[in-house]
Formats: sequence, structure tokens, C-alpha cells
Amino acid sequence: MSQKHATTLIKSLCARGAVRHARALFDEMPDRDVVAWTAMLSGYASSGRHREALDLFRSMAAAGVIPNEFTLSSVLTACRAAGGGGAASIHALALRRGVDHMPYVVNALIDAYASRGGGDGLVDARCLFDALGEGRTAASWTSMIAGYARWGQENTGLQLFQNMIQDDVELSPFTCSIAIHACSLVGNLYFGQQIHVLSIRKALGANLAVANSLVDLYCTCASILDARRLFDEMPERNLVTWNTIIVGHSRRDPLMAMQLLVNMDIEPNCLTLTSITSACAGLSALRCGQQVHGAVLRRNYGYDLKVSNALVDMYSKCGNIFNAKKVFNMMTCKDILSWTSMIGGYGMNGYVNEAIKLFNSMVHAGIHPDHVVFLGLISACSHAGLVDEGWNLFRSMLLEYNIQPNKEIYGCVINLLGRAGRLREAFILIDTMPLTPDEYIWGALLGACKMHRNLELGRLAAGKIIEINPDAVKTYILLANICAADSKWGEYAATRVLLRGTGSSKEVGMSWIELSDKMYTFSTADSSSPQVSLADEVLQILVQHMDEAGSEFIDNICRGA
DNA sequence: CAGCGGGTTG
Repeated sequence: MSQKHATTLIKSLCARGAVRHARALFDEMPDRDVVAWTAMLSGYASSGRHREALDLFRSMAAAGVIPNEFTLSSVLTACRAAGGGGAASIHALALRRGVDHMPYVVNALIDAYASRGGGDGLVDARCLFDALGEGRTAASWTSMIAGYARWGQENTGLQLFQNMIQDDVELSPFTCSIAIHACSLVGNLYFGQQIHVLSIRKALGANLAVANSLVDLYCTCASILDARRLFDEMPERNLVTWNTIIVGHSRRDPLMAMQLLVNMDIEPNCLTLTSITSACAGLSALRCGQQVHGAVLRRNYGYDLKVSNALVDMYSKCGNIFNAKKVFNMMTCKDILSWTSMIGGYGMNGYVNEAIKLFNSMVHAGIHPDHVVFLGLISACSHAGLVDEGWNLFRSMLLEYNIQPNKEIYGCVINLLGRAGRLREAFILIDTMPLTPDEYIWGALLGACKMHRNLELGRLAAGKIIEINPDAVKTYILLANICAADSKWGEYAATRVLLRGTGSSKEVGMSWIELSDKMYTFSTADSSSPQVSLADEVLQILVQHMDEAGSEFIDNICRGA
């Protein structure tokens, strides 16, 4: 077999995925010219085996074979995949061989530098890009734009995209979807829509990646209805399409997310199931959540970190702490989210001591806590009335873990103190906190004043809230109630008049319960449905039973067996 | 005989 034939065969073996066979053939060749080496190198590089590609490149140098522009562009692909680290030395080599200006080599260099990221990588890439001038090709533009988008400089990338369009460079679906994705990362709906129009004009709208990135853009930056319209119009959908629309709905319309899953005509993957699990958590739909758990196990996704995290969170939010713990304990590797979900789960279900114990285990495991963990812990203490524990956590957050509390945490601590009646301390904390208190912080104090009938501080807090947001309806009602409780009827009436001035009525808080796959919603003192009156009767009976059986019975219910 | 870029979902 001639050397040319062998080289052709190496290429086609690699193209079919038989890289090992190609290597065996390569090793048997009596002499290998630069073309044979390059074919083998490129085979490795384009199948993701950059380690082998770089090793082969070294062997080639050791064998005294001089690389040419073909070799260098291939080896740059491997550099890029390996993080772009060796790009500079290949660049030097290209200069020495006088091939540094050949289009494939420059483009590969731009891409390798841009993939290295950081400040330098992009600057180096941009230097080469600018020096190209009229010699720029679509590949140069795309590498540069993708580099910016990948390293957090989306707007620079979009600027470049605009220049590319002005330069009349032919737009590919690849570049188009990268640019749309950049728009959705920075929340630039307007530019994204312009690209949408452009993509239709250039007949790229039917491309799946383009359409998918548009669905994502509308999910993140517009209303999910817009996203949904586009989704419904798509003649063809793949798993990414479905996942994009389901993920887009899972937080804002979890019920619709479930409906979409039901309509899905292809096999879901673990991302699908993760976001459906969150949808169940958002709905506290335990039975659905359990079915999804079953689907997860059947597909062997049980060991996926994100799926497990979502399951722990779902069971916690559905009040089934037993299963949450079971999933959590089964996890072989845990990240901070796993711990947060479990700690938060204990907290929100009233198991403060377990939460604190687990928090200590987490710290012991070397995980540095964050705001979310502390929020879960302190709010658990607040609900359980453990003022000192909560306060100590708040202090240690600052002193031991060096985390600056955010407004949410302050709000929580105000609640903690307020519930315990320590209104003065709560007020002082608001007064001395390094952040500007918002209506929610003052709202927490006002709520506590209502609870403990403190008219003086309540008036103050209400005044602050109305200053910030005159339409905060709840404020007037709370203040009015405090006045009423203090028999200040004149002020009560005045406050009610103010309330009418906002032209709004307080929205009704709804509760709901899932029974036999049906969801029932109701509000306080709702006598509109027969189920509610029935539930009321049952509740009376239960209360009677609980009185009789005492705390042991309550304990059992709480453990949710 | 061999070579570059680049896609959308958490």
C-alpha cells in the first residue's frame, strides 16, 4: 500500500470513529511524511482526543518531521480543547515557519486564544482579528464573537456581530444562535428580536438551534407566552426545544411545565426530569413528585447530582422530610445546593435542631456556607422562636464566615426578633444596618408590631413603608388593625380611608391541598364549596382527637410517615 | 493524501 493510500485510509477510519485502527495502521507505516502525521493528528483532534493529539505532535517533532500550516491548524484545535494553553507556542512556531498569516492558521489561532479566555486571551485574539483586516472570514468572526460571549463580554460580542452584518459577511445558523444566546444572557430582548427578523430574512429561522435559542430568549427576556407562541409554530422540535420550554415554564407556570411534559413526544432526559421535579416542588405536588422520582430511577438518573438536589428540594417543599433525607443520604457526591436544600428542608419543616446539626456537618465537610444556608437556618429559628440560636447564627455569619448579610437576611432577623417581642432591638438593627431598609424590612417590623400590639413603632414602620411605596395595601390594613387592637378608633377610621385612597383591595390569600390527584383551593372563611365545609368538620374532629391524644399524636403527624 | 470556526436547555 502506498503512503498516499494509507493516509487516505487513516482519514476515513478516523471519520468513522475507528481512531484506534487508524493509529494501528499509522504505526505500521514504514515512513511517514508530514501529511500522514497530520492526518493522524487531525483524527485525534477532531474526535476530542486532544491529549493524544498533543502527544503525537511531540512525537512528530522528535521524529524530525517539520510541521506545515495544515499540521498547525490541526494542533491548534487540540490546544483549544485543552483550554487554549499552548496557543502561544504554536503561534511562535507558525511565525518561524512563515505560515502565521495563512487563513486557516490565523483563524485557528484566534479561536485558540479566544478559548483561553481571561483578559489576555481575548485581547490576543482580537489583535490577530484586527490585523486580518479584509482577510477576515466567517470563521474569524464567529470565533471572536463566540469567545466574547463565552467569557462574559456578551455586549462586545454583539457589537462585533453587528459589524459582521454591516460587512455583509454571510450569516450562518451557528453565528446566529450564538448571538441570540448572547442577547438572552444580557437580557437584550430588543437586539434579539432584530436578529430574529434577520434570521427569518436569511432563511435561518427554520434551523433548530436558531429557533431553540429564540425560544430561550423569549423565555428569559419576554413573557413565556411569546416563547410558547414560537414553540407552537415550530414544525420540528428536538430534546433541547422541549427542555428549553419546560425549563422556561417550571418556575413561572409549573402546572404548564407538567402539561408540556405530558405532551412531549420524545424521551425526556435528566435535565427534563430535573426541571419537572422543581415544578412539582413549586406546586408542592407530592404525588406527582413521587412519580417523577420513579421515572428518574427507571432511567438510572438517580446518581445525577442535579436531579438528586431537585428531589431533595421537592420532598422538602412537599413536607416529606423522610424521603428528602433518604435521597440526600444516598447521594455519593454533594455540592452546596444539596446541603442547602436539606438544611432548608429541615428548617421549613420545623426540625431546627436537625438543620443546625446538618449545618455543622456541612462546615465539617469543608463546604463554605452562603447566604441561602443562613437564610434557611435563621428563618427556621425564627419560626421555632429560637431567638438566641438565630441571633448567634446571624453573628457567626458575619464574624466566623465573613459573609455580609443581605436584605433578605436582615428581614429574617427582624422577624426573629419581632416574633419574640424584641421590637426595640429589631428597630435598632434596622436603624444601624449598613443597607438601606426597604419596604419588606419595615414590613417585617410592622408585622411584629401588629403581633405584639405596639402602636408607636407600628406607626413609625407603616410611615416608612408608605414613604417607599404608597400603594402597599397591606400596610394600611395592618396599621388599622393595630389601631383597632389599641382601641384607637379615630385613627383606625382614618387609616381605612387612606386604604380606600389606594383604590385597591387586599388580595385574598389562597391555600390549596392535593387529594387523589386533584387540587383543591380555598381561602379563609370560604364557605362556597361543600368540600370546604366538610373539611372544616373533619378538622374539628381532628382537633378533638389531638386534644385527646396529646402531643404524641401531633409528633407522629409532623414526622409525616 | 492532511487543515480552521461555530449552535440552542439546568
